[in-house]
Amino acid sequence: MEAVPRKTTIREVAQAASVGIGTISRVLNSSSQVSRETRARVLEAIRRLGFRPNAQARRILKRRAEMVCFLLSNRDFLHPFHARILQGVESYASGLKQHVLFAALHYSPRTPPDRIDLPPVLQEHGLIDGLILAGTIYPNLLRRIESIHMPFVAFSNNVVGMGDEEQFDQVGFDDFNGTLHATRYLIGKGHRHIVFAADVSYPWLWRRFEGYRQAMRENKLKHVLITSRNPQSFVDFGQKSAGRILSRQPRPTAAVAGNDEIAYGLWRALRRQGLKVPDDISLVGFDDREEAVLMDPPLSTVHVDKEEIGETCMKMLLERLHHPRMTFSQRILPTEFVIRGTVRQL
Amino acid sequence: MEAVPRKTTIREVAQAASVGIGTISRVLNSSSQVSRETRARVLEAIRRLGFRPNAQARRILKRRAEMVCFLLSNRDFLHPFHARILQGVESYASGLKQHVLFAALHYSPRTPPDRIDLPPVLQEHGLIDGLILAGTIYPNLLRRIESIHMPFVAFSNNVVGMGDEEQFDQVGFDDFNGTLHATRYLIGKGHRHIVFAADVSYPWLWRRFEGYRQAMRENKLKHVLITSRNPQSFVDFGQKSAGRILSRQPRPTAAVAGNDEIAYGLWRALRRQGLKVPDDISLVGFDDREEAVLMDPPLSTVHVDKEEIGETCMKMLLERLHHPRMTFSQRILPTEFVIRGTVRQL
DNA sequence: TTAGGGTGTGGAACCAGTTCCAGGGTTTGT
DNA sequence: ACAAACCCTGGAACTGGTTCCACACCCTAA
Repeated sequence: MEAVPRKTTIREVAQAASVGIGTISRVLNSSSQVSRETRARVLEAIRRLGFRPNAQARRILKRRAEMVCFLLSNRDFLHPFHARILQGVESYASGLKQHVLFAALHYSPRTPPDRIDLPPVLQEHGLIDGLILAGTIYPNLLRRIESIHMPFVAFSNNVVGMGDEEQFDQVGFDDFNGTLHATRYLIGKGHRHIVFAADVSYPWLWRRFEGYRQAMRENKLKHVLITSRNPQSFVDFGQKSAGRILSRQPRPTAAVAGNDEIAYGLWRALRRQGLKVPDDISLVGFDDREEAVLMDPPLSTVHVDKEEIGETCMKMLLERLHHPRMTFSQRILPTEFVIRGTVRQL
Repeated sequence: MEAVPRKTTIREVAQAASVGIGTISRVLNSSSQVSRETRARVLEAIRRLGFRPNAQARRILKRRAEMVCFLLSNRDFLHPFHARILQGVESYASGLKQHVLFAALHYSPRTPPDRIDLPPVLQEHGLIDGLILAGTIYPNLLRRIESIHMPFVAFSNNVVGMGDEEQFDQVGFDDFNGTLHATRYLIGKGHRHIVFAADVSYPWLWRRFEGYRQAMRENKLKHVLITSRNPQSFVDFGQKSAGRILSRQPRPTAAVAGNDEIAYGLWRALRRQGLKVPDDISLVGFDDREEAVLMDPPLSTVHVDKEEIGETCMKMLLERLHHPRMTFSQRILPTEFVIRGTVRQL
């Protein structure tokens, strides 16, 4: 009854259709060099025998795995942010009949490159054609990947400690202009005392700080950076920043948070102290995570199209695979400030 | 496509080490039938030539892809819940040198099985050994998967419309006992008027409702089901339920939400109406999403170990691959009520 | 001395596809 | 009428590993 169907091969199909094996291959690869009747006969035989070509065998000859790996490094778990990038990679890839492998990696920035233990996917050869690097990326990981000659594209916003001379394909989004526009918006709404809250030792938060500072400078306003000591997390950072913001004289009328989590922490701590957003203080975030719309009022923040990042990474990787000697490129995707409910007109 | 540089093969390594190809293979597979000196010479040659065996070629012979696919169906995006399951699958798999492919699928429950368009991974043969099904699973998808004779394990909490006679490997968690314990906890805290808010047309929410009802019955308390009309989302469902809860006489002192999103919606709507959780009304959720701890006060909810689900799915799939004729099994993982700050002692 | 067992090694055959070349048939050009 | 060009087709050779069998060699026992 439940007999497992014997795996049919092209030789069996060839016999069933009374043609040669080469013809089967030609039909499968839809090369036009097959007459209409022969093609029909072959397709009929394929259907009758339930034949599905073995992907592995083809890949040996083609020297292409038609598969890439999405490698998430140094993340305790797959946050929605990276999950959406992965989704972008997958949806673009599957449209081109490319497959996406998911792997995670944990490493220290101080491990020498040749001592970094790569995940199993990268230890074998021919399993994947290329790599999309996401998560925090330090130079030693890059060196390690280069040492196995694996083409890759990096999601570059979380790249840390890289000199300008570094050359590799990268896709990122525009930290600087994101906060620049957000801050200009606040200024346009009449705000003058605006603080920026984030740990700027992270390069991406530093770039956001720079955007904020630029907007302040343009308007001859004083920039103020708020940090906090020993935060447990970004949310905690935000919570701890609240007190420091409120103790300033004159009291700031608005805060730009380095990301949505800091904004959330701030919002929560402010609310606990009986202050209302945006009535008492306006607030903007960065990243536009899922929770931003859920906050009450919903958070005005800088929107980043995560799917587009994934898609662009995949697109760039495929280009690299087609043209291995092409010069490296860097793409910065635009961000967009979305107005919701946390900024008030002064 | 540009020509890919030819990589070293075992034949070249064999020549370099002055041994036969069989010996190289034996060294690679660490079979003990190789003398110490020969092994050393081979390893040296491998190192010198930078040889990495071609995974594809081995797979043809082994008839194993050492790869499984995590298929997410009918989800607009990869939510943290499923992201963590995926992570569980990956971390367990990579320890066993198995690889995990990510793919997404959208289909209608009413499409006939043979008309469901499977993702590219499943159209080829030999690419993956098995499948882990997550997302909403209707019978027609199961039929479709069975038709291509692909071993699979389903994450069964979101299985819909399946008769009891259905036989397949599944892993799920305990909806019933989750709400049972949560409700008993509320009762233990002195609550008597407890409502349950959810759309129970979803089988999993129905099971949670049953757990709640059981606890109420045990204590001779009346169960009350709160639903709402045309919700846009679970959060919206929760928001719309708030009014219905408050209009009841006597006013309920506690609410069990079908999941954390409903709980969040409820919490927000209650707060807007000037009611405090847990002072005015106690609240418990289900799932223990990331946001639960972030709510203010943090949400008491039923914790589900998502990584464990993923791990168990992978484990079960590997068992199935090793023993294809084994009878189907079903594993229900325990849930745990976690006490945070949304329940008050009456 | 010979038989027997165990260990180590080489390489042909194999897996399931693709590629390519030779050859047959038909059409077109002169 | 004959050659050249073209289309279609069959199948050997190939890809890069694994498997397995034959065989050489060494050691021990009868």
